Order: sequence, then structure tokens, then C-alpha cells
Amino acid sequence: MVLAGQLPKGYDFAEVEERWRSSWCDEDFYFDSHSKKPPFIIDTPPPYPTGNFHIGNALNWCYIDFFARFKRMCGFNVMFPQGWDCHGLPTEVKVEETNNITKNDVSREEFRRMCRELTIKNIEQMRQTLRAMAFSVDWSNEYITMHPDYFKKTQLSFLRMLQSGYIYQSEHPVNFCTRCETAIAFAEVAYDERSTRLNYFDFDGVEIATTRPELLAACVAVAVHPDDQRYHNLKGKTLHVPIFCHPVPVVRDEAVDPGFGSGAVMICTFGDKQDVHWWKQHNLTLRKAIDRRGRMTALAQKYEGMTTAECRNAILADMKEQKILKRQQDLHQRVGTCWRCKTPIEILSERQWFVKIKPGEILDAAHQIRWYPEHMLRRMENWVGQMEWDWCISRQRIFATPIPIWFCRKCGEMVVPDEKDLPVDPTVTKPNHPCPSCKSNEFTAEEDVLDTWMDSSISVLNVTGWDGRGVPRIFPAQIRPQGHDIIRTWAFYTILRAVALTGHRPWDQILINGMVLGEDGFKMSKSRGNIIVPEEILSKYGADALRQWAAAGAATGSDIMFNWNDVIAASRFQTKMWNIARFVLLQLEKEGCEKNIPVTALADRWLLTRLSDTVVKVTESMEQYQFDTALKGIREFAWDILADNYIELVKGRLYAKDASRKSACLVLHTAYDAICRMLAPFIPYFAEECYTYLNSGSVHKQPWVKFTYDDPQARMEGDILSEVVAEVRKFKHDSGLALNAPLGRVTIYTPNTIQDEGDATRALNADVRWRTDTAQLDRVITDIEFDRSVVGPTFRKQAQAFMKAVRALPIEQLVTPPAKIKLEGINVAVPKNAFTPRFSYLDGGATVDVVNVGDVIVTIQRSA
RNA sequence: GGGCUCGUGGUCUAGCGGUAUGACGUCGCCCUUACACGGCGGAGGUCGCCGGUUCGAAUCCGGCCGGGCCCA
Repeated sequence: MVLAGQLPKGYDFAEVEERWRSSWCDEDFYFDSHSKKPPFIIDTPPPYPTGNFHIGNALNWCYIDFFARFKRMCGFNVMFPQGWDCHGLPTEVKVEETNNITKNDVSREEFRRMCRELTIKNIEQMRQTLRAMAFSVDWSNEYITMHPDYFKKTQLSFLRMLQSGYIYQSEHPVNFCTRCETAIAFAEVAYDERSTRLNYFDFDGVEIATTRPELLAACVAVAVHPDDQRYHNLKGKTLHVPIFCHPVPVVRDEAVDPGFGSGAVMICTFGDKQDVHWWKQHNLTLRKAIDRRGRMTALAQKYEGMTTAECRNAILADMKEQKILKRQQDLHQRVGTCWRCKTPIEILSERQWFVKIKPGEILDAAHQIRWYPEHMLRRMENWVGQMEWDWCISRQRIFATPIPIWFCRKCGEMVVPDEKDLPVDPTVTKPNHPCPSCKSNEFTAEEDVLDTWMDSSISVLNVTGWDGRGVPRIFPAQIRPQGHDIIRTWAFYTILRAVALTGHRPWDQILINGMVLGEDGFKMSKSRGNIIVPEEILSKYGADALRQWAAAGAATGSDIMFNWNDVIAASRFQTKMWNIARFVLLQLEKEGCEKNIPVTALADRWLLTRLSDTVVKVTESMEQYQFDTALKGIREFAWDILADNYIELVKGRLYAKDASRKSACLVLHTAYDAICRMLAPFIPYFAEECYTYLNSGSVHKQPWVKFTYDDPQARMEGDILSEVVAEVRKFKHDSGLALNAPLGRVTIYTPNTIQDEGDATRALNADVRWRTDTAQLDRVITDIEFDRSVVGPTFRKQAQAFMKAVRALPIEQLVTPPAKIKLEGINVAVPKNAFTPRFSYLDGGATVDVVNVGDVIVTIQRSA
């Protein structure tokens, strides 16, 4: 046991954090599947293993850790799993870059091995940061989506949804990234501002405006608005596409904007989503002019093999030369791009695999989930409400979960593996039975792989132990914590999959965190140079300071600007709290602390009421995930109430050998213990360090504070005591006296009989007398304070008139209010506590100063 | 263009029907046996603008201006 006097003067976060990190055990945070405690399962977002755990992740994980630790202390059996969402393009690209190869230079299996290796390396780096930040992760429930034991569940979920009709394959227009050479889902389309040109030319004398002349070969119709007078005569006609000369019909559609361009648009397969719409609506033919690599097809005749950009330039040049192009106009537009590589997407018609979207059942489940903050549910509703196409889940990539399907070469039948054989890679193994339809043994493997969201959208099923047989015992999870940027993706897909596979909502609650903005208020980005990495904060101020920033930097759910000031303020709070700890421990050490004595002194009872209030407030805030309110409440209690008011008030008693010293010691012990427990979820290292000097055992194994103390009289009289002492200190300050200078005689006039055990006397270094009689002083009324929450509801429209009438009353009636007052000629009752006169006092003798503290009058006679 | 969200002292931030919270910065005083990484105090705001509802609006409603996010 270290003696308090030997504690280091300053708090050395680096030493403390390192020491505890190396002594805590992972086992302490394991979920106990045999426990009788109520479960609290967290569906932690599995990050993409980039190798860097960024500050946005840090904010998200801080929230998770705050409530994970809180719930454990409240007696829940908490599961805080950690997953890694491994598959995907960025890793493939990184592997190609670092090895200076393309995916086609090595075998599929070799390429996958390289990706797995890189991923494992990155995961290990990110684990280090997670541990440094003291996140109480359950490492026994870690999952890695690229591992066979995980992706076999992805494949199982695929087969189940195939059986139940949720998954189908068909040829349908899809968003396609020609750089990545793969289909992508709508959720993966980002939008970029670009400037382009609108080109005007004629189709048989009808002027058309388009931004994409390279799609001329894919033109299948011309559309005009049915009410457009200019094109009335075109009804039922056929026009010829310039350069390519193939005939296309004219269709009439309300969706055409007559004010845009020439009011006539060409429909191509496919320029944009609207084209798909029209193509379906009017039953048009399909002309594929662009291939998967973004090159022009044979349909483009002499332009075949060109990229779309080359083709556009070539066609425009030819049009100029042949005097087809009439004019060009600059245009700003937003183009859909691949969210991974920013390449503009093409819409291509492809045979792909799809998941059916049933908006109704997704919305039902979304409404059964409690959203924090509530308004984030609207984002889900909006997204679901405007879904038009099904979710394309097949990808033409390598590093991903294989689609477990073969096709019979003889009869074309789709062949699925037995569930017991999962996981399978159909390109490596064959089905272990012949084709069920024609008994052939010749198969073609499905080479497409699954979208990464197919892996990550079953995270909740994985952690709750789904095995394809019904609903897991601990399903649904209690909470999903995540950022608002992925509501339309991860949250959406997870709800869809949970409903499709179990028929239930995936979680009881969802907690949305905001985005972290740079110090300049903008989204952090390399180009802006405003990126702050967690490691920088960790090395300068430690994990606990960073965690406090996450808690108190903004209200839960709102975007949060990174701010060094908040980190510095957090670290100062730790210094302050450390000094409070040293002081308390020093006092407790002197004569020990007796736990079973009555707390009698007014200041002591007062502090316990304030502690009790704080516990209620902090507990409620934690339950509502309002971490800022909770942490601020603890800080305010520790710093303002305990240190600046209470300790200053009882210092004298603690230094003396007063009989009530023990009462103060017990109160200090109680408050210190409670503060450590309340701080434990927020700043685990600091709380643990402080707690071990007070009690044996880890603070993280203690129950949450349940302390209650009700004593309205102590609260009221203690408020008077602390306020009077504060006001007289201010008086000393204003009079140029040192705060501990002797003051002479202080007389306090208050109707309450206050026994303060001499605390005020010692705190003020004055001869303090409490009196219940009225001060014999000349007084004048300087103001009348109205309680508008009394006056307003009572008088409504007459409130102003009432206040005017009161101001006109003579002094004695202001002191003792009359029962009735005349308003507009009518006598009305004067409500209780409607107003209070504010006095100022004229000192009778030159030696007396007067201080007002609410209704309490304090006279000060400087030399006793 | 639509939906959601925000606009509070120099900066950031809480509050979201009863007259504005805290932090940082700034200025003054104080080295009082836990802490000068501290204490005490001061200055600084017509709570984006304009209307409305109300006895009373930063807070509710409508419009406008400006930022952010998501989406056409």
C-alpha cells in the first residue's frame, strides 16, 4: 500500500496507462454464455482492415465502451465482440500496388492468399490501437469475415435466401464500375459534381441535346413531353440516329422536361437511371455499346475498342467535320461514381444475382427498433421509400466470399452444395453429387463472388450464434452502434437480412454517432490536411483524455469537431481529480475511516444530498446514452461541489481534532468511491488508479453506484451555508484581502436555525454568528423579482398589469404581500411566491459591511 | 430540386416555452500546509434574419438567408 504522502505530485498518464494495460486480463470481458445475468449483446461494426483505426472509429468505439462498461457494472452479461470486414476492392488494389502485379498475373488462389496476408497484418495493427484505448472488447468473440468459419455462414445465408426466394439471378441493368470491372449496388454509388457539355444536333431535323454523344450507338428511342406543341407532329414517327443511321421510335413521356435542352431527349441503353425507366416503360430494345471494361463494342462500328472518353471525342470531331454538331453549352451535373475509386459508373445490362427488396417488412422492423437519436429513423425511412431496383449482390472480383453455385453443363440446371460441405469455392471443388436433373457430372462454376455487405450484414447473426436452424437464443442483439453515414448501407442491409433469415428485427436499439470533423470544421481529408490520428492524441495526452473528448465534445448523435482544447481540458480535469484524490487519501490515512458512524454535520449531510442528486442525473444520462451530460455532471460534482465548495468548507475541521472530523472523512470516502465508479466507464485507467488507493480490487468489477440520500433540509441549509461562505470570500477578494486573512465578526441573519459545526468560522477565518432575528438595518427596496412561472399561468393576459400593480405597492406590502390586489378595478387574489423584493442595506455604522445572499443578510464587522 | 439537421459572447458548446450552460481564450487579484496543469473575480451575447402563436420564445409555427449530411 502506497502512503498518500508518497503519491506522485502529478498524474503521469503514460506510466499509469501502460501499467494497467499490461495487468488487465482479456478474460474479464468475456461474454459468459452460462450466466444467469440478463444479456446485453452489442452488434459492433466490423471495420475494414485498412491498418489505421481512425478517429471516427475511435469516437464510435468510445461510445460502445462507455455503455459496455456501464452495463457490466449494472449487472448485465455484456458481449462486446470485435469483427473485421475483410473482403473488398481496396485490399485487392493495395496488393496489386505493393507487388506491382495485376490480379490476372497470378492464380486466383495466390491472389487471395496475398490479400489475406495483408489483411492479417492490418488487423494486428488496429488491434494495438483498440487495446491502447482500453476498449473492453470480448476477444473470445472476435470474428474475421474472410475466415472459413465466418464465410460459410455467409454462404449458408445465401443458400437459405435462395431457397426462400429472396435471391434470384437475372439479366437486368446494374451499376457497373468499369475500372473495378464489377457490378456495384446503389448504396455504393457516390455522386460527384462535374462540369460537362451539352451537345446539340439533329435527328432527321429534330434537335436533340445530350451530354453523352458516345452513347449514340446505344440510342433506342427519342422522347418528348406529350404536351410539347413543338413535337406534336412526331407522334408515331421514326427518326434516324446520326452517324449510325439506325431508326428509332419517338415516344411520349411525362417525365421529359420540355425546358431542358431542346425538349427532345435520346434514350440510350443506358445513359442513366431515367433511361432504364423509359426503357422498361416503353418496352424498348436493348443495344449494348459499352462493355465491362468501359470499351466500345462492335455496335459502335468504327469506334469499337475505344474508351468512352475517346469515343466521345472522336464522335464529336466527326460531327464537327460533317457539320452535324450545331452548338455546345457548358453544363454542371452530378454524376454517379464508384465510391471506392471515384470512376463514373456505367449502367450495363448484365446477368447478375439480386436480393429482393421488400420495403414494407424492412420498415416494420426499423420501426420496432429504438433509435438514438430518434430523428435518424427518418433517414432509413427516406432511403427505403425510394428504393427502385433490387440489391445487386454479385461482384466480378476475387477477394470475396464465393457464390456457392455450379451450373450443369448438359442441362443448365443450377446446382447447390450440401450445407454440410460449406464453405465451398465452386471454382476449386465440384458438387459431391451428380446433377439432380440429368445426372451429369460436368459442371461450370459460378465465378462471381458476393458483395462484401453480404458478409457484414450478418454480423449480428454471427455474434448471436445463428446456424441456419431457427432464431438464436440470444437474438435479437440489444444494440447496434454506428455512424449515420452507413444507415442506408450497413443498417439497411442488416435489417433486410435479419428479417429474411429470422423473421425478426436484428436489434432492440440503434445508437447513431456523428461524424468527426477536423479542427477547421470540415470533414477530415488528406487533401485538406486536417487529419488527426488517434495515436497522436494518445501519445500527447493519453487514452483517457481522448475518451473524455469523445464523451463531452458534443451531444450524442451530432457531428463533433475535433478540438485540442477539449482534450487539454480533459487532461486538466484528471490533474485536478488526482489532487482531490491525494487530499482525500491524506485525510483518510490520518486516523482511518469509520464506515458505521452517523453523518451529522450540516456540510457533510449537504454534500451527500448533492452526491445523491449527481448519481441520479448521471445514471439517467447513461441510460439514455447522453454521455456528454453524464460526464459533465461528474466533473461538476467533483470539481465545483466537492473540491471548490465542500472541501474548502470542511478543511478546518479536518485539520483540527474536532469530534465531527470522522463524519467528514466518511463523506469524503463515500464521494471519492462514487466518483471513481462513475468515472470508470469513461476513463478506465484513471478510475482504476484512483480506486486502488482507496479499496482493494478493480473498480471495473464493482457495481454501479446506487447511493441515495434524501435530506431536503440539509440541501436547503447547506446551500445557504456554501453560498454565504462563497459570497463572503468574494467580499474579501473585492476588499483586497487574502482569502485566508482574518476577517473579524460576520453575522448571518437567516430565518433557519443553522448549526454548521463551526465550518463557516474556520473557512472564513472570522468570528461567525448565525442569527434568526431580523437585522437592525435601514433598508431600501431596489428591485422586485417576479417568479414568472407563477405569475404567467395565474394571470395570463393580465400578467403585465399585475406586475405593474405590485410595483406600485407601498414598501410594507411588498415585504408582507396583501391577500388581494386591485387589477383593472377588480380585486384579485395575490398568489403565493409571486414576487420577492430585493433590498439593499444602508449600514448604520461605518464599520459594518453588508452582503446579501438571496434572503439572507450578512453583516461584516472587519475588526472584531 | 427534395428530405433530415444545424446556425447561441473571440472560438467551440449545453439548453429546446419562464429571461442564457460550460470549456478555451482574454483581463484583474491571490504562491491560503491537495492542486499556480490552481483559486477568486471581471469584461464580453438584442441565442442567423423577418413574421406569427403566447401573459412570456434561444426554445413552438411559417418564410427567408447560411452551413452540414443523405438523396434526386
